Amino acid sequence: MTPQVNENRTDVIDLENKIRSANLRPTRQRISLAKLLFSEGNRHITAEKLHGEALGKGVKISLATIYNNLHQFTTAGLLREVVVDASKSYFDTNVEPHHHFFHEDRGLLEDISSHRLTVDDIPNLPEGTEISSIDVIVRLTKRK
Amino acid sequence: MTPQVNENRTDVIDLENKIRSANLRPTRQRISLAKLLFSEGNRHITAEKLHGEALGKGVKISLATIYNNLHQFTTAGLLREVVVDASKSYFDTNVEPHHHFFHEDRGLLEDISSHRLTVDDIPNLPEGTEISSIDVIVRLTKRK
DNA sequence: ATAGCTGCAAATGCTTTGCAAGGCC
DNA sequence: GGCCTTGCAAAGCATTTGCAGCTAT
Repeated sequence: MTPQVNENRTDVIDLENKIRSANLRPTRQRISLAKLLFSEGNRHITAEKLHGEALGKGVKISLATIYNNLHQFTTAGLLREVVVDASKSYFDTNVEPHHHFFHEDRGLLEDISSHRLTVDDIPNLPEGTEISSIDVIVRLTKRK
Repeated sequence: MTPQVNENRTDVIDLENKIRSANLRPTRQRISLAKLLFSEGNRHITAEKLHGEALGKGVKISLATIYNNLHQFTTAGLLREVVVDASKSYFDTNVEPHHHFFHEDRGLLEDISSHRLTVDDIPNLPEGTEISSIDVIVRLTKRK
């Protein structure tokens, strides 16, 4: 019979490989963050909240390290930064092209798969430029 | 012949009325800001830049007052805040529905008239919510 | 061994706030 | 006169940075 241990082991090894693929060393802190970020479907999270979650699970890690790693993951293409709020940064574990609902009252992001919302009739671009990305944010409030 | 003075005078009176319509007193500082913001077509500007322009024209005004007034104008519907950059706020003098090009390298915003770009196939909204606004940002970089 | 990482605390940059003095109605 | 505004400086927040000590390879 296969020991349980192996299944957990495999997950961690996947995460380590993911981290290695970004040319980063799989440190204790990075593995913990990767576990929080990539273990359970798409997430949209702020540095502060991630720090809280880590501490809550008994992972010792400083906020500075959270920031450093969120940016390193983003640069490596493992995360995408979403600008929706002037006062804080959100990081999205879904790096495929897609758009967002933003629940303004709760400060919460939700994916809109890109084939469910399309942008049409994009006008001619200004001379000498090309598109880096297109961000669509559908801002939501509670229905009155 | 109509003296030149009257034409300038009229402009200032329009601005004063605009300020009054927002239930704000037309102070020296507000009139100066309104002149900078609303005299020459649509603008997209940060608090810092507006402060610089004011000082450059010899208008004595503090940065705190700039921020206060940008927010008061925004609340009154004279301006719209555009979130494109995590680190600073842009204010847009065009309050009609429309979208934006954002020149990432220059930190510059440009309007896309809304009939030149449309968003289609918006999926069903989450239960109990309604759309507050839809922001489309086409991020541009220099063409290589 | 050594290049890369982490944690802390200090520094930064933008924005907000408290409060006394000044200005509009 | 009374309330709204302003300016200054201080405070606030999210984020970044410098650097000494630690860690993965």
